[in-house]
Amino acid sequence: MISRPPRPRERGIPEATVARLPVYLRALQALQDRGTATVSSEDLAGAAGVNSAKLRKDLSHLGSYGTRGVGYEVEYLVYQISRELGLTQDWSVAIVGIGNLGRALANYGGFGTRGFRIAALLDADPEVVGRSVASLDVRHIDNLEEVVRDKGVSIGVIATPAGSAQGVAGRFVEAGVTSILNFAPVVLNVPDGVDVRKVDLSIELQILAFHAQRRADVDGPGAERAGLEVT
Amino acid sequence: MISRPPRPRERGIPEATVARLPVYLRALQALQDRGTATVSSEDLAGAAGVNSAKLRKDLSHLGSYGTRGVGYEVEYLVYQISRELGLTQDWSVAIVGIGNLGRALANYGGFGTRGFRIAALLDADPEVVGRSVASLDVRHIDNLEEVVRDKGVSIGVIATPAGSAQGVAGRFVEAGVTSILNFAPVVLNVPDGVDVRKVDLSIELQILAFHAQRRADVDGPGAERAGLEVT
DNA sequence: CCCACTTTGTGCGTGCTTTCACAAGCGCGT
DNA sequence: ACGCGCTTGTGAAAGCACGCACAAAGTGGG
Repeated sequence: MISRPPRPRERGIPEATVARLPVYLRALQALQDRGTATVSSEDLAGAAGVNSAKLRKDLSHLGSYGTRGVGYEVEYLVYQISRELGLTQDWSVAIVGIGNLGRALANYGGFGTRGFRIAALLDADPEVVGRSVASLDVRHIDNLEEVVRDKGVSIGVIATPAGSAQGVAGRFVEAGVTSILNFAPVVLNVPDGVDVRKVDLSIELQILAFHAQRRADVDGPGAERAGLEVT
Repeated sequence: MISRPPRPRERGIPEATVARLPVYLRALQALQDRGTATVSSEDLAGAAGVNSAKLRKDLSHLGSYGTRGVGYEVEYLVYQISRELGLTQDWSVAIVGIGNLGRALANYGGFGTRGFRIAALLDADPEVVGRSVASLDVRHIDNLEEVVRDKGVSIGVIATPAGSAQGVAGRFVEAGVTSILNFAPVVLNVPDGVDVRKVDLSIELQILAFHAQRRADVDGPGAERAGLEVT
């Protein structure tokens, strides 16, 4: 049992790479819309805003889908990345908290690539329940478990106030949802095996403020415009 | 060839640490509201969802603000982190693109910590211009340069459709804004010295889908839980 | 068929991040 | 004053990530 099959297809794709694949995918789809058939790593890297060596190494984790001397076939690569990301199947998404943000998310029609379908909108406020948002009726949060079961929800989006987020997360988990996208500004506590990703506006702003302050400090008072790389 | 002077030794807080400081700050403020005076690295790390050694190393970059055998004084640490992040001064923010998302951002009142003030809302749609959102009149995008100058805007938030984002970014940069938070699903092209951070819903969803798919694969085909599946 | 040219895939050095493990420091009880 | 228990701050090691630079592999022209 020493012989290795020609293509082991290891599942060990680095996290940093996974985070960039969606960016590549978007760039590729833009090329596809423009009718481009093949693209070099150099050009694609430019469109995605990364170093070309990094892009090639990222893609090499999926397999050898390029042709030396030519580049990558756009359509084929779109398919391979989509498949790797799991976008060839349909993911059913439920959004809890139909405030300003929840509405924005519900109306964010083009979910990047297809692959995601908003199955339900839930809220606790009687004022909001029953209203129609993005062609869906907002249902009461009490129906969460039922909705998850009946609609086969596999991804839960939390857009509630901070105080309600942990409770909603717990109910999602209890109902069997193992992927959660959290917009509430709290650290969610979930059992192992549940994947939580956080999106937090105020954190991003604070990071921007830090860099802005550092620029101001370093450049010295008075020097407004200057070249200092920050990423 | 660019010579590399050994400069960044002075204020060299690692990027990874900066990204976590806002999380610590929020946890500390929660403790403060609950009247807690001091906290150990173990407890604070728990509240922030990180390893305690990492937390201590992160804080050590700011200075020695803890007391061995006791922990950290909450109030003092809140101040130190706030100062480091630049939240002790006021940052003036302009939001461009008052669609669903822009409205959500404008109404997101408690900007984490104080430190940020929404100075203006801008949009290109005559239908939206003139309306009042979050106690501010939406102004036409043509006034961008004037608004940046008069209100001292230092952070620009882009919540427009993808097609308009690059143009808005260019105008922000031209007007002297060097910090941009981009919600549009495109890679922005900006000169050196301008700091762009991106928040992208569909990318986060795709990363979740990847992990969910991998879990399903590993658990074995057929071990899929009830519901869904469009094979 | 061969050669010049293009572009991929990757070995390797470098630097950043995380984690462990423990000495040093501080408060408290005796 | 002294020692004990607790907690910080930090060397050192291990693990990742990035980007250079180049061999390998393919294309096309003569």
